[in-house]
Amino acid sequence: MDKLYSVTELARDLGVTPRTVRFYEDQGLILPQRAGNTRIYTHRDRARMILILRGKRLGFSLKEIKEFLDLYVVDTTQVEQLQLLATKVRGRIALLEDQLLAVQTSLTELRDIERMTLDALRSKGVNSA
Amino acid sequence: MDKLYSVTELARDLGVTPRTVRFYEDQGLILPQRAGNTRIYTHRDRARMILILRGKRLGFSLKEIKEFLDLYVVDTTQVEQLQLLATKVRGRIALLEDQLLAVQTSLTELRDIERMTLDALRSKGVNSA
DNA sequence: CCCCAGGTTTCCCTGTACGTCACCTTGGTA
DNA sequence: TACCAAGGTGACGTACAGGGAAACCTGGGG
Repeated sequence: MDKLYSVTELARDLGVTPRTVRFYEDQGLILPQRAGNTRIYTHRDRARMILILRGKRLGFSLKEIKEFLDLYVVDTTQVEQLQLLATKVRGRIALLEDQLLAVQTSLTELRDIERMTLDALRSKGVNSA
Repeated sequence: MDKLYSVTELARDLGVTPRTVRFYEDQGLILPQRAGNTRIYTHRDRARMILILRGKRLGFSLKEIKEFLDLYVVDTTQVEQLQLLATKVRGRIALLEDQLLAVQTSLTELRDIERMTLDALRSKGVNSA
């Protein structure tokens, strides 16, 4: 336990590139210790990275993730943080629900187009595979 | 019939900005006549614009749309064009089906998080609106 | 002594679809 | 004739999430 990681190790461990990890630092999302110039990551940093990646996977922007993680540090009771999280999550849910509808609409329209296209091809004597 | 449009008219008619229409020209998607320097759009150009916007709405990139419209001009039998369309449409359908799943997964995960968040807040004596 | 692996910084590049700005022309109107 | 609105061009900015490459440093091994 208390394993320490280099950028490369941490990155490989999490399935991202070192460039990405450094980029997140640039954006203020993580602040590893240094040994001289070399970045040193603890298991806490690793956990933080995992949170970041989870946020990304769920569609949050790096800015939103930062905003959220920043609160985590400041807000010891975590009430404010949880409230922000709840709000953001609800927003995201609403957005995804819209997106779901949009995708379904597009799918319908595309399937219509596909059918018409194949009909047109058949009427020209071309049979589709 | 045979109404002619200025950029501004056409743009307003289609719910985009003149900038957008000119941009599409830059990208080789439309090539209106000119009276001197002034762009003049016919109802054919308008129809073409509508096709472009429809493509966009369905998630195709301008490059794909161009590729497709270019074939329309060259390919008089339209067989090749229809085949390209069918392929592209199928690709888009596949992509959207994946996306649908991804969105549904995210939604599930987000609803879990929302529930957990609200529980946590309640356990801290905070009641949500 | 030299070289390599792996670390560092800094800066520019990518794609997408326009928005914005500055500046120039032109046609019509008062 | 003075002027404005609407047209034009060209260049640069925007957002997002990094990728890529140059140029440097550093420690360890042979």
